[in-house]
Amino acid sequence: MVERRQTIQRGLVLDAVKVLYNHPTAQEVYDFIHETHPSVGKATVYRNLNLLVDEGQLRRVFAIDGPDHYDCTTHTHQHIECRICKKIVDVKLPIDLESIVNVEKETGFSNIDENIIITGICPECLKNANKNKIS
Amino acid sequence: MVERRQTIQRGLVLDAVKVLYNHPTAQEVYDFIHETHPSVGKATVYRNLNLLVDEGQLRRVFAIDGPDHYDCTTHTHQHIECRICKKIVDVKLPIDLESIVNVEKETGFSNIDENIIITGICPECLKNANKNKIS
DNA sequence: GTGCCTGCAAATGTTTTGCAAACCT
DNA sequence: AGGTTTGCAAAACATTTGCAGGCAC
Repeated sequence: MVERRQTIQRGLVLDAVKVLYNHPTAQEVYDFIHETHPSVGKATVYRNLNLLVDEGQLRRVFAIDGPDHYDCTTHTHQHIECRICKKIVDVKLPIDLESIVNVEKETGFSNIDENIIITGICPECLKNANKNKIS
Repeated sequence: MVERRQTIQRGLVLDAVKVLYNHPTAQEVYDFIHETHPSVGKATVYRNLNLLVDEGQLRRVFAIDGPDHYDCTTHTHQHIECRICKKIVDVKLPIDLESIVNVEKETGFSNIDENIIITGICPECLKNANKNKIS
């Protein structure tokens, strides 16, 4: 077991993800921290994000396109990402445990992660796309 | 509408993905082509992969970790990726159309892409992990 | 002949890593 | 004191782009 130390930087990173509730990227976390603590390096942000994910205090959201996002919610849920503006929104997919068991039987895979991301077009981007079509 | 030309390179890329049936990455496609056609550049491979995806002749598989993969299968299906060896395998998830409609209603998102990727540990990697534990 | 396509190299964007100094306990 | 953690810069990795020449049509 690795000994973990309490540092200012680690607390800043965790707080930033909590304040920036809407699935921030590492860059967004860095920018937020940089406003009040300009001396904190970007590598430290990345290292602490990885560390907090390992500890289970944060969840990594693998975006379909672009950088990873981070989520401070503890309960299992899924995400939908807009293919145009890359925004990520929470969604509850009706995936039941039974189907996971079936997948395990079918593929031989185990430890299946139920954190799923799907993609679509968000209402705002759809509106813009239609606007452009008319003009 | 953009005019598309038939080039040797484009054919090579499409064939490579078909021959390397198991969801090759851009690098693997490049390596395969490079064996018989060393003059083909990597940028050309990337450009043609993008082009073929746009045309609908190939499907891009966004891996959870690591580079994108490419799939020549035309029918809709899902993938499961091993979190250790990064291997990607086909899987049929019981996602019904009804749940997609519900997601559209709930989130306001449209054009939802049903190509989903989930992660787990493949049988081979699980075996290796257990072996290491005993020794 | 037009202009899309190619190959090369350089740039881009995201994340990791090497290292010496600083810090936590 | 000892090992973690930090900040910086450089490296690593995947992918895109600028450009001059080449090729499809």
